[in-house]
Amino acid sequence: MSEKAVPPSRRDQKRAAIIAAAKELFFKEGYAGASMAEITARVGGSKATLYSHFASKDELLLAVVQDMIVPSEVLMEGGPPGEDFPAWLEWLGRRTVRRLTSREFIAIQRLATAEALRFPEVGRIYYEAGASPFYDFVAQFFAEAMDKGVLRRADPRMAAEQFIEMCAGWLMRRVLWNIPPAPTEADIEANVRLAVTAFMEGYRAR
Amino acid sequence: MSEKAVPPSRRDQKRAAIIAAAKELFFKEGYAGASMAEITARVGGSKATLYSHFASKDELLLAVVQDMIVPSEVLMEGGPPGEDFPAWLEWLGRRTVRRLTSREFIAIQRLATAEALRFPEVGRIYYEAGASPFYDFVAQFFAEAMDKGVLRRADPRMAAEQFIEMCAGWLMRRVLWNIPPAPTEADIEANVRLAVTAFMEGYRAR
DNA sequence: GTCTATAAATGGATAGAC
DNA sequence: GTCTATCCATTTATAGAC
Repeated sequence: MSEKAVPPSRRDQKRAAIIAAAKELFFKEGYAGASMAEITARVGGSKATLYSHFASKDELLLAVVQDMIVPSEVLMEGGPPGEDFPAWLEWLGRRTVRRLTSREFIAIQRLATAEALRFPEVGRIYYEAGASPFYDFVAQFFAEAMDKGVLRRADPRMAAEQFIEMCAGWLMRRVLWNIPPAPTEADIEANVRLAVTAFMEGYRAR
Repeated sequence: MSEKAVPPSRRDQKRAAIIAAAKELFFKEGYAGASMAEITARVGGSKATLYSHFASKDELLLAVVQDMIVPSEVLMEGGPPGEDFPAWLEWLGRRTVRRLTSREFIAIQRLATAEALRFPEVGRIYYEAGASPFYDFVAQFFAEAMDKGVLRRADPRMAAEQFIEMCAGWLMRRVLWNIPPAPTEADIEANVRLAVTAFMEGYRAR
């Protein structure tokens, strides 16, 4: 019964609570704007306790970023590409754009972008463990479609990048720069449809 | 002789020098990391003088951002689309990717992204005066190509966004996140070529 | 391990002499 | 308009009691 797995010690719970509070405050105020005092106030307890879990504010940031990495399998669950490849592309596009323009992902992009120079670890860890593997994951399905003759042969990873950038790029940049209005479902739908059309024409098997 | 134009008063020169020093330091340290004291030290003079030009650090940031906006005509000069539209697309793609991954543009993206929540003016001004007009400018040429039957009819602005995102999106993100190695000329060339191929296939007139 | 209190430093902004 | 000197708030991080 006493497995090694899942022993959520009180210390682990505290650590998780700190990360959650820090995440929320980093989202709202940015890294520089969030103070350790405020994080402590939100999570309860004292600053000394907080520092017993994380040696510095930078280490806390790193923990927050790692905590935000979502496995590609989770991001893609429920949608294996079926027979109708363009329909699957639309599903993938909608899902990815929603993710890339979500509060969560916008926030992590802000952190990674703003702190990348001062603290390269932040950008690197999210790139290597989060973003890049996701593109590889998507690229696998593109490669299969090429094998089946649904798409013409090409570099599947580059094709994945092109497709996702077409779907999300500009919408995402507007959210990042905080340009109202926020993209609506209709905006997302229109963007994805255009991207699917252009992509399928551009990559149709000859 | 005493025209109203071009009287670079001593005050204007000082102002320009302050902006230049602030720009350099914002590039290197980010907004939060750059102190007014350090900016003063670089430009010479005293903090009081600096504050006589800019009422606050935020106003200085705004001036820096405005100073970095480059008119679309300048960005595009020397390259009107000739008869060979795909060749022009390649020229446009190379030029735009170089610009979007340049130290200058990466820095302004960092500033706009990092400070957008706290200080929405920063993102908005660059969007409205810099980025969005550039896309409109490019879209004009796409519209002409559609009129001539070189491209199929579609929303030219959306097509411009798609093309540029395909060319630059992922490369730019890597630079933003400070992921080495920096993109080489060969990387840019490869990315642009693939984008042109995919775009021309996707938008060729039927 | 956790709390209170505080150290130590830094940063934005200003007062007042010239 | 410009300089020197400094104020005052804030922040990260720690010392020491319990």
